[in-house]
Amino acid sequence: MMKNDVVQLLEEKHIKPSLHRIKILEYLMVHRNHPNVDMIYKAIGKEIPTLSKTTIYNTLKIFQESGIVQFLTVEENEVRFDATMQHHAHFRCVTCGAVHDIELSSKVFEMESVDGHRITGSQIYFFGHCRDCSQLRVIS
Amino acid sequence: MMKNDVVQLLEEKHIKPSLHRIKILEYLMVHRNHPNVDMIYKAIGKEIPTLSKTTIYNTLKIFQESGIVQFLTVEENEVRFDATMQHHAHFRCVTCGAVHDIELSSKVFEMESVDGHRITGSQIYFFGHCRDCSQLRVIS
DNA sequence: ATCATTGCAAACACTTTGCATACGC
DNA sequence: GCGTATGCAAAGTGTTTGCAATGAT
Repeated sequence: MMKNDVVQLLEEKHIKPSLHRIKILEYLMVHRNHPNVDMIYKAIGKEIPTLSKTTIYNTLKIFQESGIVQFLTVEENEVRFDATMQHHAHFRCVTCGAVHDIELSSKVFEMESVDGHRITGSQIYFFGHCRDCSQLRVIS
Repeated sequence: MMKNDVVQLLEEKHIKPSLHRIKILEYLMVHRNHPNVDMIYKAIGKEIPTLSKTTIYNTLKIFQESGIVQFLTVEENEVRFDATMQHHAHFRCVTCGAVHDIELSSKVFEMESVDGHRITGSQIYFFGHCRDCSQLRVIS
């Protein structure tokens, strides 16, 4: 993921590519770790000392409204962010807290309505023990 | 749903059936509206004026640990509760905020592992405009 | 000069915690 | 009386808001 790709994506969506916006989107595109606001803040704050969380919140909201990122409510107490918009599920490890993308060919994603309700979006969340945490458990 | 059913369920799970616990579980069983804490508080508070939200939080946590209710993170800013433990999906109307149960025969619910991660639970969430809100939109 | 972006601090909302009180057996 | 259940108030935490300061053209 080159910086130019990020800039181009922002321009396509008619979002002025300011330094902050580029860095935030770049972080999401490169890491793909479904961060919360604090993770982004800690990571980018090193490069941009004056960065505020308010800007991160504002920026992510703009990104969501433009369809560049989606909000994940896979945690009870905080929102996480995902710059991958293609249909996929998410797995959250209840031990280490990591969130992984899950490629899943499910008809759920293709449903346009259910019980008379018009569907505009969907999320599939899995919970459990991730590969690494399961192995640790076996060893110990 | 009779009061006796609620008491019996609590006793099965070795939870002392206090008045508060009975009322809270009864509310969940009868209404099945996936309430948040405030909805429960406002509803039951009429009958039990001294009820505190702390008790509701405590009680729901006990219920969850005993497998009587599940927590839904279908909202960005609050937790909702569901006393139906059978596999099903949820639909949240982004217009009116209502959350509906969706009966869904999906293989997603039967998966025990994915990408090497051990699955212990899953949630399927749909978002969109519910039947009522869609109709209103058509009329206006 | 003007308009959008950013940042600080306060406000907000939901939830948790500590500890004192009340209740049930 | 003793142990649990409950409740109040305060603290904690993630997020939003108001408004001033900064930055870009």
